[in-house]
Amino acid sequence: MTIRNLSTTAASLLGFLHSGPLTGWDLMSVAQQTIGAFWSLSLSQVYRELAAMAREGLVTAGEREARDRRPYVLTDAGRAAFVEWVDRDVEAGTIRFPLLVVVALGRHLPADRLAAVLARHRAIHAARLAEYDRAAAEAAAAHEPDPYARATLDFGVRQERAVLEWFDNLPPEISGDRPAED
Amino acid sequence: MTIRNLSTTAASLLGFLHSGPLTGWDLMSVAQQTIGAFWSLSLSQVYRELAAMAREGLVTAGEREARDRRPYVLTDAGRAAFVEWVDRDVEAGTIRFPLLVVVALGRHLPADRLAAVLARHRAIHAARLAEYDRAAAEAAAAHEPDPYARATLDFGVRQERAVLEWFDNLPPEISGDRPAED
DNA sequence: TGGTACATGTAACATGTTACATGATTAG
DNA sequence: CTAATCATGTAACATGTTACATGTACCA
Repeated sequence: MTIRNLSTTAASLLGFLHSGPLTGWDLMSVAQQTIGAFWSLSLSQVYRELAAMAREGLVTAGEREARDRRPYVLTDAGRAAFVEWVDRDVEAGTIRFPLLVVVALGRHLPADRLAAVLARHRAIHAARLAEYDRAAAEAAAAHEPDPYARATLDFGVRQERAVLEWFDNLPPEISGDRPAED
Repeated sequence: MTIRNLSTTAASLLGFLHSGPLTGWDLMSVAQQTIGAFWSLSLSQVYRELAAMAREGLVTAGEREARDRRPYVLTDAGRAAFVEWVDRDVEAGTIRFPLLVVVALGRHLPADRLAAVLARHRAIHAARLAEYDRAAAEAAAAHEPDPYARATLDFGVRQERAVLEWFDNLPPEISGDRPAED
């Protein structure tokens, strides 16, 4: 029997459940910490996916604990579905980057407005890089040996460095003193 | 009167309409060509957004032409909404990258499966970079002077280069066991 | 005792994709 | 004539966010 295509969100929950039973709340916070920089999810979506996967037998809802906590347990079918997702469904689809839409349509914008958005976004990316660098230094100092965490962090650093270099090498007509047209 | 928040898709359509009246079909193909690498849209979504924006007075549906073509015209309100979107709503939200989810959860995967996904995705990104490089060379040869197109293409090149460098510098525990070369 | 963090869920809405239905025009 | 391309749209479904409702437990 073949399983439906899992969304990245659903698959990630199965992944986290390999470490042991977790509640929706737990999953949300662990996901935020580990993949929050590259994948966003909302609590309501987590609960919805857990309910759907429980219906399909990929996870099992455990008994209620204190504070109404309801831990979910990964089943063998869930484990199989996770590997199948990796083999089959991991998408390399378009990286959606709204700022690039602005730049591509920049000729239709007053120069100062375009410059303002670019400055705002450059600052955001600079802050992200600083945060990743800080986290990387911290991990190194703690002799954090987890290669998976290291690889994801390294991606963030390289990504943000590339973005900043792009900002700093924009054509002069965009970054500086171009005559406005429309 | 303040306008609803526009989606990136809707805003991009307003942007393209600055060049003159276009049909849904035209918008789809021009969007594909110019921002297709950083923003995906479907034809049915384009028609839906056009209908909604027509109701709101941001665009006006023109008269039917040959082949039932229905061109849309940008209104002053639409022009204003576009600039307002740039000032207010352009998001720098999370870059969603499913492969990073796989890597972050890599400890729960057989090494060969992880290696297979990585190889598959590396090839995709290598092909993209090759295509961007080709497009950049073509633009240079044609003395293509459009700085906006140049900036978006440059982003693609830098982005894909960074991704490939990341692939080639993965921790040895992930990439195989051979230490990364420089 | 009152605020904060924990915890689960539902409802409504926004956005996006795929599949389907329909027909016009052009190129071979 | 017929296949491909152009062109518009609807319907169904998938995914995602925000707002809301409800209640528990800790701690200052």
